[in-house]
Amino acid sequence: MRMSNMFSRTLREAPSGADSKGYEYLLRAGYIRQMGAGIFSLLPLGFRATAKIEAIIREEMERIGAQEILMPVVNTADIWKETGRYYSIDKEMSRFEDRAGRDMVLAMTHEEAVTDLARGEIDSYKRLPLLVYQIQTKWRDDPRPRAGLIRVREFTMKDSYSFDRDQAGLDKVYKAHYKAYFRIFSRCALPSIAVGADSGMMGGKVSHEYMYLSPIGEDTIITCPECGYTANRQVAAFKKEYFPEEEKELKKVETPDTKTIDSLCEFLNIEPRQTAKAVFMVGTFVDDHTGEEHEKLIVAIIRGDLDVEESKLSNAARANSIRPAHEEEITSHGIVPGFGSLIGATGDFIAIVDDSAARSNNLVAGANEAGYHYLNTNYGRDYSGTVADIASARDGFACPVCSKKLSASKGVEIGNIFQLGTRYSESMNCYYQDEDGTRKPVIMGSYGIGVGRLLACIAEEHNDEAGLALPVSVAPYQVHLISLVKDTAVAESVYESLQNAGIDVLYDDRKESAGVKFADADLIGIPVRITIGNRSLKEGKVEVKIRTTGETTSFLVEDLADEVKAELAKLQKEIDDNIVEKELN
RNA sequence: CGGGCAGUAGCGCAGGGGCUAGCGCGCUUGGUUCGGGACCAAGAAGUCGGGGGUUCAAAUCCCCCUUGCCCGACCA
Repeated sequence: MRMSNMFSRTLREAPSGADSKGYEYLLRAGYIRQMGAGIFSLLPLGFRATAKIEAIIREEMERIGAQEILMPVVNTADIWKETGRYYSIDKEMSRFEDRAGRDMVLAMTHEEAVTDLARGEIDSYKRLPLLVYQIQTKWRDDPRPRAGLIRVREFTMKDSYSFDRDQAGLDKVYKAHYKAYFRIFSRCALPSIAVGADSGMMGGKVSHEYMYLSPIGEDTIITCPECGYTANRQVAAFKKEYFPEEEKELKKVETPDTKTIDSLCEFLNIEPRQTAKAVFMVGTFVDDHTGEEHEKLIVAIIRGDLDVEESKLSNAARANSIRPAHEEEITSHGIVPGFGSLIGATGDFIAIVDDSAARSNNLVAGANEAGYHYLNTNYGRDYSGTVADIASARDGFACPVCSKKLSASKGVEIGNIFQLGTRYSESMNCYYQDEDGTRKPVIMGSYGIGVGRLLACIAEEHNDEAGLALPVSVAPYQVHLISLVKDTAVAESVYESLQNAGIDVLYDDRKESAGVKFADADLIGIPVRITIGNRSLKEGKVEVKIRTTGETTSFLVEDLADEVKAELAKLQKEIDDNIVEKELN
């Protein structure tokens, strides 16, 4: 590719709003351009890099026996009504009517579509297992796109779907993905970890998220440096201390102006762990069959030294979503905010009690009367509710496995693998006849990778003050050729010979100063730079510089193609030597 | 959806009732330069996000809308 003919150009200054280095460089180097909130175009450089990533994904998917297909972006709504997700998913999924007034959706994922396909193909155990995947555009109308390509509304996703007879089959294909994903990310030179993830409202499902650890991430990952325990904070467990004591008599005391745990503790001269705080949320519950929604107050009780993890609470309450309650929604249940507890609460609500509170005794709790608290409240005796772990794990808390200190870090979710079970096969009637003649629902799994997000993370990981420094496996070109001499004959012949040698070359043939060409080469971040200049040309040589290391050597023009191939092979070998082969135990 | 900030030339920004709307970079033409974002000269380029209002006069003040960014809610 001749740069004089390239569609995009580089920007000297960062467009406003580019607040991470990776995003800034992708914009400035001309890989991507923004159209609207969370909507981007890939320019030639970005398109080529994306194609490289997709090629790696395809190789690894084929390696585990997946077959590529392509399903429609526009789905008929009826399959989404079958699973109920037409109703349970809110505005994030865009809907429209076709000219005949039929309900249509823009598929934000393809469990419905693929199950619809599968039920037409699968009738016997002899047809199983099966595994398909696609690389396709998804539209999710996220309420808050942000951070460049990290969180967008339209994006390319690799999604695969597995179909098995039994759990053992699912386990096998799940493990195959677990391993393949590590291979994919490491082949892109992106470090990643797999963490236990929020498995949704029905327990028992297994799911892992792949995280690129970085401050630009929006997820919080809890890890144990000692034993290797890792989990998304949404589900992370930790070892709690309990404080059981002999139950004492319930006693109401006056506690003026003590609406917070801090002020209460100060007034009574006690520790937060000696209190039970009440958190009020309203859950939305959707009937999967009728789509009918209703809301209900959720009262969460947790010991005062801990905080509620909302996703844990939502799961424990089996709500589709939760939000903070309004004051009237609390008071209408006989609860006084600031002095609230379950004692004396009336009406219909869901009570969830964290085990920290349930297994500690004589806690101070609100009396549901302004200015009063109870001393010595005890779960079971004074109030009841479903006991669950709804506490948020924090930095420094004890590891649930080895009790050492946990640490919290930020991460970007770059992939996700999920054991679906029979959620879709049952609701969409995707059954097979087993050896014994009985009809059984197909057991499914789904597995996703965000391709654009992957590129964004790679750009975030591989850059310096001058610009991108992409791994050879992902870079849009292998070689960036710069000519600084007036007579272009040498450059033209080098350009041609490198291409003939099968090397992807970006040739800067523009009439620009040396400084501009060097700066743009650094910005674009292609791994090998070749400079043709009078300095070395006098000796019949050209310079080869490695973008990441800055290492510079010069070679005779006639040896160049072979030498460059050797350099590229070296760079590729470094990546290949570091492919992560990790098994799921 | 709540809170905040912003929308002025391709990009980054200044101007904040008054006469011809500026600056840097980029762009065009000519010349000089030629190994780390060169220099000189002459140019081109703007519905000041949109609509309405106030005013003799609006980029500037007021109202409505819209778009983008940041924080939060949210993230199938």
